[in-house]
Amino acid sequence: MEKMDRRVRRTRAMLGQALRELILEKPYDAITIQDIADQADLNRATFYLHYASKEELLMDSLEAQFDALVTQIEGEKNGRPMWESPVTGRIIFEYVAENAALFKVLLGAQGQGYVMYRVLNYIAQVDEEEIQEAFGPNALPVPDVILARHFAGSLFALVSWWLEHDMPYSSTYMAETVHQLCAVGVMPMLVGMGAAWPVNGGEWPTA
Amino acid sequence: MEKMDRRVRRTRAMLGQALRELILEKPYDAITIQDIADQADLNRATFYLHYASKEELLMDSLEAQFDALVTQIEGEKNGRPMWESPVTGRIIFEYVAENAALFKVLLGAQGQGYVMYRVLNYIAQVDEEEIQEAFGPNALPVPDVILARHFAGSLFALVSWWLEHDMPYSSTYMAETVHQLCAVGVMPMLVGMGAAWPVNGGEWPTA
Amino acid sequence: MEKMDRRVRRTRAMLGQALRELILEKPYDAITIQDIADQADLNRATFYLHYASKEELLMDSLEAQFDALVTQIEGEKNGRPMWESPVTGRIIFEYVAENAALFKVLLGAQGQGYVMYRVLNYIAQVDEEEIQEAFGPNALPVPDVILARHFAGSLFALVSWWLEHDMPYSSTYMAETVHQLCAVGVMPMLVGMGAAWPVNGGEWPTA
Amino acid sequence: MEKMDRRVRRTRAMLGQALRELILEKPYDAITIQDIADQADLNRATFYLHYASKEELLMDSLEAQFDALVTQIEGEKNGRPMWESPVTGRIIFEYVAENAALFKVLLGAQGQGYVMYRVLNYIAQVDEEEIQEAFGPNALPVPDVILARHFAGSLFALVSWWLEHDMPYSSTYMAETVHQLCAVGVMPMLVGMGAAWPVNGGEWPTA
DNA sequence: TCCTAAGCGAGACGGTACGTCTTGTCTTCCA
DNA sequence: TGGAAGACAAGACGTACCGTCTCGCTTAGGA
Repeated sequence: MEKMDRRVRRTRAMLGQALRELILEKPYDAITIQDIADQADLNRATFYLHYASKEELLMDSLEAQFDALVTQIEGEKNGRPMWESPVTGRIIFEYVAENAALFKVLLGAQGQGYVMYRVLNYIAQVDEEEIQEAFGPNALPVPDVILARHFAGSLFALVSWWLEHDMPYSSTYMAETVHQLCAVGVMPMLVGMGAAWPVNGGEWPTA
Repeated sequence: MEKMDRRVRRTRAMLGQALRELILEKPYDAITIQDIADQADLNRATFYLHYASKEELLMDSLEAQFDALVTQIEGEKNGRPMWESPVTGRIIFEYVAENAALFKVLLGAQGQGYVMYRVLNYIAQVDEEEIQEAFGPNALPVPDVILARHFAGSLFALVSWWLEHDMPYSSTYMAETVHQLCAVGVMPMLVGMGAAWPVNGGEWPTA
Repeated sequence: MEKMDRRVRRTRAMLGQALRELILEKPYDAITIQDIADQADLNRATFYLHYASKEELLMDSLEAQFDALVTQIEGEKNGRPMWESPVTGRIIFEYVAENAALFKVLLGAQGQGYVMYRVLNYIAQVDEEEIQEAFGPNALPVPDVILARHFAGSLFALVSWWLEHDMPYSSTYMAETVHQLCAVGVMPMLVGMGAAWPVNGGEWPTA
Repeated sequence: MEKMDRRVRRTRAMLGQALRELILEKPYDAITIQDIADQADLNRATFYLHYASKEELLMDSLEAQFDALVTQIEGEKNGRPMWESPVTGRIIFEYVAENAALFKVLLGAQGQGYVMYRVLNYIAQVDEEEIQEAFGPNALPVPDVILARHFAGSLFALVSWWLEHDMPYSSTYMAETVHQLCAVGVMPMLVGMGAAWPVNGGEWPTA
């Protein structure tokens, strides 16, 4: 945790704040560094003292929030893996709902590829770690990575659809549904089979 | 189908070809209209006679390929819905493999948001139509849109992961796996329940 | 003499004109490329299509005028060397007077070093050629370069003084005076001595 | 003569020293305040505590040297006016030679206009005073200012030429030559004529 | 077969954003 | 109290790309 000048922290916060405000106002690609500086009441050159690009600022600004979210989830789920209860999903959908306007832009029709990519990856990573903690590495008939990616893909797709359609269902309902589709029916099947997989007689191909 | 000058068709083909080649050479965002024109041995102004932007060209160029893919799938699956056999998935993974370098860029770490968005949407759309043809509209305990989106999300996530890791498994294996995770275990559960859904006593919430 | 697009010539002319106007309005160093572009009703980027710097534009713009001046002098002096008549000087002083405001800035207190340098060099060069045409190379007791430089220095100093003090004497008087100081009394002395020079017994030192 | 803190004097000396060193290393215009501060191992802000600009520092730094030079000349020439002996010129050329690298930059191709201007003016001023001390004000057939300016221009032009060509002749030779060209032949002519001047019958025009 | 409209090359230009560079001011803290 | 350290405003710089335009050449397809 690097020590920073109070002014520096304040300046960066203002830049992040400014970017978030602008994202809600106009297409992301149409936002210039000058716009951000103006919105933050700072000089354009000052932006470059802190960030090399819009992207860097956005990521820096999003990271803190994600960290907080993960911490919250860790606290609430009490050690139970996510496939046993929809609570993790619920917290995520609620968090998304709170920042709906922002994420709708970032993940939607004019979303940014690298944001989508990193969000998807991030979810998959967390899922994979949870799977391995529960069963040990590759103890299931599907490679952990693939299973995690399957979970993440489903969650990502449902979240983005939900946002794009202005959250037509409750967070709770969405969480229950994704839980049903990903966990109920699938996990028992996998766990029951052990590390066997019917398609090729229990061996994982490597190419 | 508009009639076009032979020259015009040829010019557009050269532009599409040029863009595809450049995508394999350098980051998509770093490709300029001038680059495309140079690569296609055309004048920059000529580009604007045909397209308003890189994106338009890219979409125009991708559409033909997607159309051909859909046609092929329709032909091979013989009317059987995709959740009864992994053949649809296999064709898709094979198609992706053939254009691996291109899609790796478009869907990967430095991918383009609008491409990802449209691909995901496209898959979900096709899936939804197929579900409705098989069961009628919203005859299952999960809204068709959501189920379709779940399928699409999983497929998308696995495809992009597969590309990003240079296709460590065979197309067949990937298809079997996504089939197992999305269909086997899930579809019987849904079909068996009729249009009922345990979480809220069989009624769909609307907000 | 390179052939140029009519538009290009027009654009350059407008830039030159703009710079001249601005020089009369504000300190040369305070003139920005943007100022010039604005004054010429052109885009700043357009400036860079033609010149790399203010300096380049200024020189390009001055050269034409100097060429015209030299041509005029050649015509009027009828082959007689400048030390036999003050006509050359008169034409120069008259020309300077016509562009007094401009040259006052360029050669005066806030003048530009490289302009002064080139003007001084230019005069010396012309003088040297004239000396050599009249007497042959180094036929006088002073090296041609030095004599030419002496003439040029005197002329330059008197012109800049004259401008700085808002031309207190007539062009004719100034020309007569510089002729008297440089030619009358000095040239006969040099020519009479042949290639001998008292200070070191007639030999030129080389270091 | 203002009293100054020892530290302040030291700081200024270091700044002057730094600028002199840098002038020998890179084009004058390319030297930034930051460069000077770095070279002097001082903070940039400190520069502004003492000078408002590079120019001010340069002038402050040069002035001391010029003062010393004038003092030396006064001492050596023993009251004899410069047109009676080349000693003044010799001292100047020797002084220039000692600081050749510096003056070559300041007075040469990429020299600074305001330096040239002030040097030229300074010489002319000294010359004019000397003329007036010897003959009384405007006792010669040429205005004192003009005669002084003629001397100064010649000296300046020869010095700058000499530097630019890496001092191909000795200081002594240069001094003798400039003396010959400016004084011998010219001064007797002027003094002999009294305050009369052939071009306009002895009256000085005023415009 | 001509001729005429279209496609295209060439390149000037306006416009906009970029990232960098200096400059000058300020504040905070240290010796 | 002079100076170090460094954040910041201000604004010019030179570059890059975009989209539009004009001016010609050429070339194919209808007269």
